[in-house]
Amino acid sequence: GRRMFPTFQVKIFGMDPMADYMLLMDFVPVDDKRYRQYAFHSSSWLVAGKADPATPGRVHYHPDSPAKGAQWMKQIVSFDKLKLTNNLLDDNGHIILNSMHRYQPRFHVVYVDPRKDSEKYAEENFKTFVFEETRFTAVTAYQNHRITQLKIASNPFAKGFRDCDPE
Amino acid sequence: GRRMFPTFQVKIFGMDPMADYMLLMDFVPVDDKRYRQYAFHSSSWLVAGKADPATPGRVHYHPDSPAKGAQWMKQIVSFDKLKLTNNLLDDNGHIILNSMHRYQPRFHVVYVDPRKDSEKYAEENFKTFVFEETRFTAVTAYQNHRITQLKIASNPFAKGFRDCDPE
DNA sequence: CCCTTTTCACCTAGGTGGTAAGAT
DNA sequence: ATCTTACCACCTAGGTGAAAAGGG
Repeated sequence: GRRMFPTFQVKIFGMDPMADYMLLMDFVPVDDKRYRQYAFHSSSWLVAGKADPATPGRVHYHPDSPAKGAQWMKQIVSFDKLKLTNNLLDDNGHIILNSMHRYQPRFHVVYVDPRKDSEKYAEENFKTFVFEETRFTAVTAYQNHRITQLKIASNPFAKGFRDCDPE
Repeated sequence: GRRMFPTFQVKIFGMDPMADYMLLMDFVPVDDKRYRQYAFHSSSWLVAGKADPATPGRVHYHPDSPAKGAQWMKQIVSFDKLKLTNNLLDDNGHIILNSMHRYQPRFHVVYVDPRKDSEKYAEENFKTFVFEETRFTAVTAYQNHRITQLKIASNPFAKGFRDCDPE
């Protein structure tokens, strides 16, 4: 699996500081299409046909879960342990995506209800946040040289590919 | 600061799986002595006089604290983030020890009492475990070549100093 | 003389895009 | 032709004892 870059990060407000919460992410298809190579001149992807069959859809729990609201709110929460793969047989618990398909990351907050019959309240103890600006197309090889350059310029682990510029 | 090696590790039983606990360690002097170089021929340390004044005595919380009993019990708990220093002015939160003095590591379990007046019960919510076999003399340079060889042989980070033997 | 500090080569552990070979 | 896989050099980040230099 590979990490996402940039990493999905959130700043959280309004939790009960003393209550426990689970934080998690999943990914849902944006449409029912499969794409072909990115056309640089028109700044758009070509449609290749209908989407491949979707996998069951895994979920990634933030590894600090569960934790108190106070803990989650006191600094930016970063999902940098989340990894993506296109391997349908993956057994590392990574998020499985189809390459050349578009996805919408989703962020979920689950209140850990201390009541014994907490399952009954599952619906109200659950809140989902979607940031459309985080949509992306999954790929095995970059289709756009400017994306490559952006990542080389900003991901510290790709420093070896930088031509110049310390900043 | 430097890590301890070997790392202090515990396997825990008998917690309430649903309750929160804090795990922590501290270090207490074993005696009131300062030592001089280790005498290899007699397999013992020479006494150099009275101990230097002790520092206030810091505490190291296991970074996963607080966590549920179930979490702590499901695998060995390893204090591999704990670091020792002889710098009295240390501001990294490391454990401050006097070099050439003997110490006894202590392991503490604190039950996080959900009651409002939990301070009242501090005494009973607290349990300390001492393993005498973990006593050691703090040093800035190894005094015994066999200790050096033992660490080179067993610490993966010292692999560069091994002469031979994969195992 | 005995101990401490600083720096260093050499590791572990793991995240990058490039590249060549493989698959369809 | 287009996409995928496997491997690689090159990074980040940080844990080793050796060795040289420093201090009392």
